Amino acid sequence: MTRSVGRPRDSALNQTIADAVREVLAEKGYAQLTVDAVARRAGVGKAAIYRRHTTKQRMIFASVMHDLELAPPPDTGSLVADLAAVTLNIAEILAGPPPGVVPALLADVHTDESMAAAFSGSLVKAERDCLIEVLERAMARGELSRLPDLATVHAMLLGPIFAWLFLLLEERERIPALCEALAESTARTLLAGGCDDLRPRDFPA
Amino acid sequence: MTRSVGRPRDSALNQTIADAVREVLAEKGYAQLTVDAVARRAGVGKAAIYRRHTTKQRMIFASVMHDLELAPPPDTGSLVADLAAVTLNIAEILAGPPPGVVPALLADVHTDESMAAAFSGSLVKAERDCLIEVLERAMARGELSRLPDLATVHAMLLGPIFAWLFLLLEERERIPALCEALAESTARTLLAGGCDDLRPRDFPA
Amino acid sequence: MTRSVGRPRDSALNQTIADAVREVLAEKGYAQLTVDAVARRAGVGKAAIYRRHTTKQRMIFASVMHDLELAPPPDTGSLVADLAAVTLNIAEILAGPPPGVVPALLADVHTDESMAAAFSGSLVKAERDCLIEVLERAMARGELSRLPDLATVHAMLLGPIFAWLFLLLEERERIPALCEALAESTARTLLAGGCDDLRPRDFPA
Amino acid sequence: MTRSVGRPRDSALNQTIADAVREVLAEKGYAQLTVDAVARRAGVGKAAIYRRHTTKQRMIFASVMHDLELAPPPDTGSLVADLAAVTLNIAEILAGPPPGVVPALLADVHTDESMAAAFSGSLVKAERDCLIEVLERAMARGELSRLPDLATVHAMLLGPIFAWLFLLLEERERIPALCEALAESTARTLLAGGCDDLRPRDFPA
DNA sequence: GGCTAAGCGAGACGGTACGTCGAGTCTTTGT
DNA sequence: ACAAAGACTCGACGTACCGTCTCGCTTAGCC
Repeated sequence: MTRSVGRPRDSALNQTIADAVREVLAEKGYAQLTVDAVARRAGVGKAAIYRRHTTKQRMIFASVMHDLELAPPPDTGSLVADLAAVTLNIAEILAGPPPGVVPALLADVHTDESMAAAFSGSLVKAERDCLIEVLERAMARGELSRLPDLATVHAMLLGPIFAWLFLLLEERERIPALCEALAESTARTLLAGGCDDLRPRDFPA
Repeated sequence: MTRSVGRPRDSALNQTIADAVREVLAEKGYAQLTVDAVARRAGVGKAAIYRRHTTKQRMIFASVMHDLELAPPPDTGSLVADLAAVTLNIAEILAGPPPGVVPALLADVHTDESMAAAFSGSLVKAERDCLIEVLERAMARGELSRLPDLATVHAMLLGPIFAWLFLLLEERERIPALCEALAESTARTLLAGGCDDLRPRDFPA
Repeated sequence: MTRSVGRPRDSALNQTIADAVREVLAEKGYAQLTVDAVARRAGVGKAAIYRRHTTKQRMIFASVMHDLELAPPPDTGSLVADLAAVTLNIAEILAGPPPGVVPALLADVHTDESMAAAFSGSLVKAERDCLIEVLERAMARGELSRLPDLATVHAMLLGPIFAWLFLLLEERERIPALCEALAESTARTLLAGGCDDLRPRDFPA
Repeated sequence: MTRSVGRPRDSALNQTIADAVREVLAEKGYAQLTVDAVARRAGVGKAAIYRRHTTKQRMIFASVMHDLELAPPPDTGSLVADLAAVTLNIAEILAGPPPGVVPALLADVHTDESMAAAFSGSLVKAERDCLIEVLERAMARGELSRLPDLATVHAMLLGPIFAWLFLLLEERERIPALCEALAESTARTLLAGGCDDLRPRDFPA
């Protein structure tokens, strides 16, 4: 139980810091961001930052994630349109941060156990929940007869967007069309009964 | 034309250094890799490293990329099987390096212009060439009537694999089955005439 | 006037660092002294050192000079005895540091403008002040009728000691006798009215 | 016995290198002199340098010493004038090299055993030989009755010049006058029977 | 209304790695 | 075998950042 004595933390600083992080990120990029720069920009001591975030990486992670919200998928009445909406939503989140930030955060997630947990528990889970909602609607509607493997569907929608933005470095203007194409392709596969559970097999390395 | 005067660079060192990088990467991981450790391990001075690689990041990039080879896709006689083979190939490359290395390299690619160029020019291009080969075979065979948008197909195959491994952190054992599912889904879409060129549209951020 | 904001420099570190420098100097010698070794020995980060000293050379200079004190010359009642005391004092300072350190510092003084200034302003000036004191006493006593050229007297006392120790590499045990001989010789010259101001003349190079 | 097979060393290179050293020394100063710079300036490979000099320090030492010659003291007919001539000679040698070079060489002499030997054996010995010559002449002439302690006389003449130039940083134009003053003072002391052998005594540090 | 504990900005602290540079050695190709 | 050119190993340099700690100070909350 935390005693509530002494001066309480200035809760406005959380926002001030997060803003400063995003500003520095936008101006200098992830690699050039230093904690001192953030502190200077926020007009804050480093101690105030480290009181709130144990490492620089988590500070950035928290600041970027801060008000990412996956809007609840609107019921459009058809699986394919619902999927397109969810996919576009995901695309907007991925495309939001300044260039290079998303890949850098992903790298951090892979070095810090607990960031991985937070990542899986928040963003990934939120996306999956949206998918579940959409798929269950389709079952209620009778479009689908049973729930497909969620990870597979998730990968089929999220993956290509990520690849488009960060691996293939293709034009962002074609993202909306890509989302629709993905929704169509995925819906077709689902309606054809695809995306059953994937059987584990031997995979090297 | 550079005159060949003075002692030539010891070309064996390129390999020695690349090996040392991969060893340290495997033992310590990307974040703990230091240039000094690589030099020590390779039995090489730091100068020899910096004569070949201008930054630590490029050294790692070059060393990991060094002998990645995308085997030419075997002609299986059907589009879906060819696609599955190519996809599995890509999956093996992505799954090859020690944990955390691929995301970290991707982050670096996004901070260094010239690494981005090298990345697009080598790995991405090699993958795309495989795809072209496979798709042209399908056209020759009469399975396809025209060449679909390559970036879209590429994204639809590569993306989900990447997502599975590095975003969703799902089990590697199910990768082979995933590759097949992706091949099936993509082939179905292609055969249905999907994956036309994507029309650019307005996309925020 | 500097506002006193932020954590103040730990003034004990000045001494800690100076001690470490002198220890390393004594153990390894000037040429083998590294800043890392000093930092390690002092249990201090390199930054703390470079915050106080802009170069390794100045660090050593400051550390060796740190508490060199030229004792005020005792009034013995005679010029020759006073001079002998001052000269012995100087000899002790020159003979104090570990072998090789004094010549190395002298070399540094000649490559760094500001070290030269500090050198002239502290050690040289202190010696000269002692001389002035002694000579004025002699005038008060009536031994001397006017003040001789200080630089000349200084050179005639300090120079032979330096030469003995660092140019001729003669035995240190004969230094006390040398000091007395120098005092006698110099006093004799002064009492004979020597050491007037030296007239500038053409001198090559 | 050295076998005389293969191409003989280009003996002109010795001079070329020495010249290059002195040029670089004059332009950049001792601290900024690098072996590469000397090689570049001489139009010579580094190997050619290291074949002739085992270390950078000895290369500089040898190059600066190269054609220093202590002119044989002219017999002026009086001890004081002879001493003045010798002293001026020494002063010219000390004042010859570019600023900072003499102290730096002295520092090197104190780090390298064999440079110390060479230094004592050549320059110091040559000076002392001059002194002996001059003093023996004075004895032959009847000015002196016995030979004084050479080290002491040497120190009393050489030391103040060195101090003037490198410790007190006084004007070079007054050096000639200083030499005369030193000659007078020393001669007076010698004629008064001073500069007997100095008795060893306890000296701290 | 004072006491007290924790907050605050500022900036110094111990560490660790970076990328550079120089010394002295070795390896090419030519002569 | 020596020459020029330049790559090699080694190791120190001075810089930059991280995450922590210490100043002097402000600011709630509880007596």
